[in-house]
Amino acid sequence: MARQDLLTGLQSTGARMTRQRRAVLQVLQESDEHLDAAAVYDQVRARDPRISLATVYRTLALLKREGLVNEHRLGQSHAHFEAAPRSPHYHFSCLGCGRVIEFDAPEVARVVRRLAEEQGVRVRETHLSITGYCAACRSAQGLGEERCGSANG
Amino acid sequence: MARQDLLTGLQSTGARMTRQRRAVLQVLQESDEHLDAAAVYDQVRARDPRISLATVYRTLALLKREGLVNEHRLGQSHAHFEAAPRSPHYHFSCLGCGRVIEFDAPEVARVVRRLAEEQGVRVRETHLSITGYCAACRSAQGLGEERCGSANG
DNA sequence: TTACCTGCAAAGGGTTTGCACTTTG
DNA sequence: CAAAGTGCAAACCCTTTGCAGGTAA
Repeated sequence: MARQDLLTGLQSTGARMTRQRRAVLQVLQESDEHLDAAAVYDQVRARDPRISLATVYRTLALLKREGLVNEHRLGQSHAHFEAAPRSPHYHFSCLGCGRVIEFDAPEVARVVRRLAEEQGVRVRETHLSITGYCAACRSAQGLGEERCGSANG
Repeated sequence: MARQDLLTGLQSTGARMTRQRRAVLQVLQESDEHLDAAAVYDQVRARDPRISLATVYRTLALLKREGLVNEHRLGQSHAHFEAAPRSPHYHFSCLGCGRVIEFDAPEVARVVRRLAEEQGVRVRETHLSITGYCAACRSAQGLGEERCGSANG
């Protein structure tokens, strides 16, 4: 899925371009996955150990503030990040293996529009997060019946 | 919105009914809001101080495991809980005042069904969480332009 | 040069857990 | 009575912050 160019994006905000920030940007840009702060930290240090976890957090907060990355809570207690996609998309995450499937769903935009009209709210962000078991985990573990059809936003 | 009867629900799981658990169930049942663990703790203690925060967490975890309450991450760092509604619904939460608006949106069930078919996944939970500013906060603060139309699931 | 950025280590908030004691069934 | 549940306090994880030193522009 096409994502923003983070380097250009950050430069245009007037923030200084440091070695550490460049490294974080590269890792996020080149990754197709949803990385948590520790994963970003590890991947940056694999190339160049001269960065601290605090700087990773500070950089992620900066990028989020500037709208260049999105933060997700994929059912876990800690946050995951990804370079902001150009077009909206949503997430399914597998409770078995942790795999994340991204998908688009134009219906959601319609729901949001209706909400904005009926309630007079201004929408900033929309997260549709579905959890369950992916096809591989279902066949591997032969899962029995779960509470299906339950939905809660 | 109609919710499950927690007391009956928990009894049917075989869990023991203690004074503390009964109090937590009552608080959740009688509340229309989305309570966090601290709020449940406070409300229970207002009636009877003989409960610890640890027990509140343990009870909430139990109820969640049994599908009697749902846990939400409404954009904040900590979790909120509510007695599981009989019918699915979703949340808008205001970044200004914290107000939560519940709403239903049948389109979402369609999205979920399509995802299940196309990807072969089994769905356990669906969260649609929209953040922004409610009508009251918009008029009170006369907010300028934000990044609108951005959607990320 | 100087405002901004970093590393370190400590603090912070929310949540979980080990253990000895209490209570339910 | 045995198994399950509780309180306390310490531990835990993820994240943020104060401060002294470093660095981009």
